[in-house]
Amino acid sequence: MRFPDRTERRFSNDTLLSDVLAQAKSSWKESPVALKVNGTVMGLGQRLSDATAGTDLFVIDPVFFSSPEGQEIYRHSSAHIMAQAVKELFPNAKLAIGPPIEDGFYYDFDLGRPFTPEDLDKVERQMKEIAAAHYVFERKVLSKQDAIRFFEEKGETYKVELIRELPENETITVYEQGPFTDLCRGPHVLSTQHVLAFKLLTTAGAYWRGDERNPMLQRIYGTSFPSQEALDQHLKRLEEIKRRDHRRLGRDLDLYNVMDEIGPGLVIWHPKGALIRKLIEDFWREQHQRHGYDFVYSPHIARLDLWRQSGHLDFYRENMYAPMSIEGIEYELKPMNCPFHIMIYKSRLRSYRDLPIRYAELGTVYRYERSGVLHGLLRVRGFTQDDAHLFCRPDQIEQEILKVLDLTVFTLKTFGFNEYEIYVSTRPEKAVGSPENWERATSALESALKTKGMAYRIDPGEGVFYGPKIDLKIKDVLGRAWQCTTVQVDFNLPQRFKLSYIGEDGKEHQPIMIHRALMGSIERFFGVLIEHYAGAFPLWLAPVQVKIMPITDQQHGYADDVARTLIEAGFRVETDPRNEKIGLKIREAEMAKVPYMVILGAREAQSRKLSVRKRSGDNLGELDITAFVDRLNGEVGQRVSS
RNA sequence: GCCGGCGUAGCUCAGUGGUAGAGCAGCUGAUUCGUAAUCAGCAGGUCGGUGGUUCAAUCCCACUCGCCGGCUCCA
Repeated sequence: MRFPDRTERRFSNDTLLSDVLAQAKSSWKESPVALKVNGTVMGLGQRLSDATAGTDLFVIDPVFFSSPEGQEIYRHSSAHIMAQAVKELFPNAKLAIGPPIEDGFYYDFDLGRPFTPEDLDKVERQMKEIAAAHYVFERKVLSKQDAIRFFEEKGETYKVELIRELPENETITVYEQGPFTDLCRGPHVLSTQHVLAFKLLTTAGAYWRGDERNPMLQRIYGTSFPSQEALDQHLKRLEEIKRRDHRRLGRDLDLYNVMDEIGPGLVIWHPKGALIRKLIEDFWREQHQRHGYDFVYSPHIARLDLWRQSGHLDFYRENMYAPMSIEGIEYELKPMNCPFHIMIYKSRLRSYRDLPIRYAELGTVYRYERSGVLHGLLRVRGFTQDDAHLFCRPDQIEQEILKVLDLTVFTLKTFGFNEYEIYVSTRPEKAVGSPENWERATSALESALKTKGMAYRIDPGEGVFYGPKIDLKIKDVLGRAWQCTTVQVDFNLPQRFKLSYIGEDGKEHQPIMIHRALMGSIERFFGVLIEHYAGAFPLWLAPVQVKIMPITDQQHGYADDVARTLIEAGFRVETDPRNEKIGLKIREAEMAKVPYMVILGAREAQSRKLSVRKRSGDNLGELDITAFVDRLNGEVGQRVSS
């Protein structure tokens, strides 16, 4: 056995890994939750003999909670403890599945009734007893037949279903912890007492295997950490997420609203939100103009025939609203902008010299979303895409993708997003277009990403039926990922609409079409932005940039002068002339997250200076108005967050 | 859409089978004040909607609309 410090020792085959670990001289800060033996993660309760044979030398590496693998094991063991607790309290509950997830774990039970908050408390108390009982997680190997018989006897029908679907030659393992046994691949922590701090968070209904035709199970979500401090920290983060919720901030800051009277998933933008949107859109237009896009506009409805020709009626119907009849002709609210842009392309004969053609539109679309999935600004029924369609020759795909990536990165960076997860989705089973075309387009996407040095993952078979795509999820300050950017190659529409251009050879060729949205939808992007900035928008986006606060009405004249100067210099300024204490004015400006507060008392009026305070609480002291204007201009120019 | 929870003043929330309350916000007045809440008064609600049970419903029941947490799907 070779230890991480490269020392070697001999052990007999039946030695427990926990005993091996005890021999390892370590300077580790945390104790390992498991060990990697020749690269395979194993529980500390396993024996050396369980490790892959064929070698005499076993190289071990510790697996800590701080690694993704360590967390999975730890949370998985936590889920088992919860399952044991539930079975002890509710013997009739049937077990379904209980995996670790990001930040925690869940377990699904068939209980016949939902869990109540009181149930959760009880389960949590029971878990504490189980943890204190120090049950060792014991791994047992069973034959498929034995495993089925075992769980059938216990009435665990879901487990039986799972086992039946395992391949015949699969090694089936169960883990025993005291009186409780669960089907499980493992590995686990050594014993129940190694799960030190946990909390059950919420309950929810969940379908067996995520299929709505299956029975609805009761799911309990929980999380666990190796220390109370780490758990508390995580709970604090959950509070922070709540505090940043764009639905709360949207109301508090008076940015937007969704109202019953108007309809679910339909957003009204209040003046302050609308102003931010305008600034975002101004920026978007400026950048697209620079990058060679042509702006177009299209109507919100079109004849049903158009959607029939585009294939949306066949492939996208479930997201479309019912058609309306106008003078005997059926019209349909648009779920996408592409057919319109295509019709612009088709309006005249195109030459290879014209390509690429890039049509961009902030196009508002309407999609039917099931009522249960709507969520603030992040999931709505009417939204505006920062849409564009690129028509190019096959040999131009990669170069166009590169340009799109450049624009994407610049755009996202401008809004403070520097980290993303990138996915390339490949050909699904049901797809149009030849395998060669798919291959070529997919490799163009990958090659563009490689050129940019952007790390990506392949999402096999997750492409849209009409072509492969790049999806980009942005990570906000709390590390949460949001799907916004999408770049999709389309072989389908050019064919359906018989798009063509005249090539160098004088013959007709079919252009490739690329759909792309950088922010995705303005609504969603705005929602993400609100949470990202916690409502404290950087100066260039702040609806009110400067609040002027005279201390008494003696300074109103001077306050008006300052306001006029700042407004003329191009800033969004409000004055608070109320006969209120300065403390209240500051408090309200703080809560409105106004970046700069200018406090004007007798001193400033006398010296013709400004006393400037930032919303961070930093007091900048007395400034000349010109110095202040310079400062504001610099900050707006950099578009950074202050 | 499905499962569960919730819906009381603009917001946050309390409350009861006998017809409703607080804080903040709003309005009015007083206070002229130096870096996150001055004081007082006033006003504000067909208790989401419809129907039922009851002498009586905001409360109990049914249906319905919406919101929240999930499932699923996606910009």
